[in-house]
Amino acid sequence: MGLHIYNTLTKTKEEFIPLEPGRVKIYVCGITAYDHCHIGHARSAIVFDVIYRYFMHLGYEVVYVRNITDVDDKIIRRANEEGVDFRTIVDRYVAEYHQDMDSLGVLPPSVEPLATENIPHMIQVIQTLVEKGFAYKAGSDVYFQVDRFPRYGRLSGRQLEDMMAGARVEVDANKRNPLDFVLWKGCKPGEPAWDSPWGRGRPGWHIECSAMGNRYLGMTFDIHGGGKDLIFPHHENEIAQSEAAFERPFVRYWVHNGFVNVNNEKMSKSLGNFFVIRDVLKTVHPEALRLFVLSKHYRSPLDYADESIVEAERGLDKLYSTIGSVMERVPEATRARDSVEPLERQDPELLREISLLPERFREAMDNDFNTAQAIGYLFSAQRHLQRFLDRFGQRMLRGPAATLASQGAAVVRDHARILGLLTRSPEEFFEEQKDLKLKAIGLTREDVERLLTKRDQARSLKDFSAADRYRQELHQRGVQLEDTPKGTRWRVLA
RNA sequence: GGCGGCAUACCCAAGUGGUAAGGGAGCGGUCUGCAAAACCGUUAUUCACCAGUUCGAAUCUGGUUGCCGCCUCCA
Repeated sequence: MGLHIYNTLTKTKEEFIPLEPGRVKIYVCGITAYDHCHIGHARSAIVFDVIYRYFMHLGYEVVYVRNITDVDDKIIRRANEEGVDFRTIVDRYVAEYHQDMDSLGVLPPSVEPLATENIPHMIQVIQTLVEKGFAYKAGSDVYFQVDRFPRYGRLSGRQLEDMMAGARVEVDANKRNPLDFVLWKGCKPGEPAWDSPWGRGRPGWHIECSAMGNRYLGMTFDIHGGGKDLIFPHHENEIAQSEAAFERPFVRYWVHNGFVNVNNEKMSKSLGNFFVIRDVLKTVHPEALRLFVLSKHYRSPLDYADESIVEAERGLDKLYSTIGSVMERVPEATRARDSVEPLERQDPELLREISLLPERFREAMDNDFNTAQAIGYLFSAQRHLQRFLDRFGQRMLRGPAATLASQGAAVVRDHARILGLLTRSPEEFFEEQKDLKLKAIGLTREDVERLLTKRDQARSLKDFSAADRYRQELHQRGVQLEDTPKGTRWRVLA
């Protein structure tokens, strides 16, 4: 079947055919560096991170460009509010953004261009547009004239006339048409500015993506992505600029992710109902957040709720826990390869499940990156694997059983990693999880260990009522105990 | 006003013409000193509602209701 992607431009799922065999060129709109990133940014970043990873998994050479807007009105306003240079603001939030992306396990793109590093190229594109009659100077600004571009409105599915009727467009005496948008903006005193043929000023927002996409990926590239809210006007304007300037199709597949909602309403700066990534990660494991994001299809709205996050945490726990059991109970030197028949005899259903996982997973992901379905298959394989382990009670596994189990764990983990999940060792994960949760409930490891030791002593004296009291005390504070043949384990409930 | 999207069990969520994945929660059981975790069993003759197309529809068509988004900076 091959990979199919929903294309916003055509409103259909289309087979993905790269411009050049074996190579994919992707451009995703990153952030404007003027504030903390919230969960909406996280969703977008995670979704495109998975798309990036999946293409690499399919064996493509991927050129992935994700820009940063480092000059714009909001940044300038922020700088003025704080009485600092715009660069101070940018540096602060870019650094924070990188930390956030890093903690989320979002891979760095191949290129991460800054707008201010590409101004000469933007000026060139604007110049071309002026020469070709698509842009005009008015006052100290340069505007793109939308009615010169016949396909304007195609991406967002609207007619120029309809939008005029909507009339929620700012009135600007300089513009010939209210929908014309600025390419170059003359500066006021004290604002960051660059020289241009039209005087000192700065680029409009939309032009940077046209210029940088062109510079790093060429006149036409495969995929352009971003949040749904960028469809209009940002991406519409990019198409107009690029196609008017280069006279080539700009992008082959437009991919847009849905919003994160809170109580069924879009999470946004203007509504003030947003959660900042770094705050969330103080209590939520980054992979749990990722599992939460990926458990719904990327184009649908995703409602952010504590309950859903807890569910994701439990699910992740379960996956790690099964992988961990396999690692503990399979001897290091398990022969990687027994022939199929002895494995079949161990558990035909499990064998089937793990042999089918790769193609099921691929089928799901090939269907417009259906991560929710892919995750379903992961859990199904996990359950079969855990069931198999349980058949052996607490014993170590040997021979074909060990082989089967370790193959199962490997196939689950390898596929989870395409989604950026199960990237840690189980021990590492459980330790991280403990640290996070202990901090949240205000206990230290020492606190827990102390009570645990007391309980152990009571238990060894068969004083179960005392032991149960200690257990109860821990439980009340959010720590749950789990007795195993290898000692008592504990976890912090969310 | 224009354009678009969504409605699947108690909750989250796949499924887009062939007879309802997966996860959480609940209940019963196994295991356990008791728990917890895990496993087993169980929980939608039904997919907002009403018509229609079809041998067959959650899936297609028309209509109704409800919710959401874009049209202004926004992932």
